[in-house]
Amino acid sequence: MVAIKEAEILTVKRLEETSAILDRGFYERPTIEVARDLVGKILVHRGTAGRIVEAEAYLGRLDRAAHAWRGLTDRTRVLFGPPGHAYVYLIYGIHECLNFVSEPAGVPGCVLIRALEPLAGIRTMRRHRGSVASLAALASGPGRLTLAMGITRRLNGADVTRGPLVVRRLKIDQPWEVIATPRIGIRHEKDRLLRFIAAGTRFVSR
DNA sequence: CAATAGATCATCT
DNA sequence: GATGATCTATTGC
Repeated sequence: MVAIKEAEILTVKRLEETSAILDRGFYERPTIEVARDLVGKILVHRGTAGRIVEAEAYLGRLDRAAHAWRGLTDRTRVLFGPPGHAYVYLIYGIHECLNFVSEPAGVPGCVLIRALEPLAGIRTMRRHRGSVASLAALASGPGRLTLAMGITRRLNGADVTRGPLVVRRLKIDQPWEVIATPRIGIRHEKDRLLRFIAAGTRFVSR
């Protein structure tokens, strides 16, 4: 675990020297594997960065909780496209949620990013949140992390194997202990263990 | 602490 | 016209 003082001085530039962008092959796999393996990876966008500590798998046609369950519509089009792209949508009229498209083109899986441990650009994140949020609360929630990092629907469909929004793997990649739990805030398929969280961090959502 | 109300709009019925 | 992969503030114990 990175100490808070150390995290404050960590810059995106330094992160980029010590990590590599995940390639399309990472995303072109079964959604459950992609979700589990995203835990511990680093999300980077315009001067801000955070470690993914919570992610949920949405299994398309096989999953009633997934947007793509009903099939191809205007909204779900990017889910049916190639992997390694962002799917960003508005929920409850207020919050933007970030997902990454998984599975080969034509198979509509995706992974919802639910919480981050802020690593760099923390001042910028606080400014975006405009509040007195603690570090633990700064990006712990799907709506919180998109607001903190300036991620909006403009990025819907963007290729995340090349900037401005990318996911990176540290060259010295520590193994993360990952726990599977039921997903949060859904009506259908409540019991499936499709939420993956990093063990022992205080940065997961409530 | 826990429970709940209210905000607010794209998408789908 | 209803709903939702949420968050915050507020109320009440």
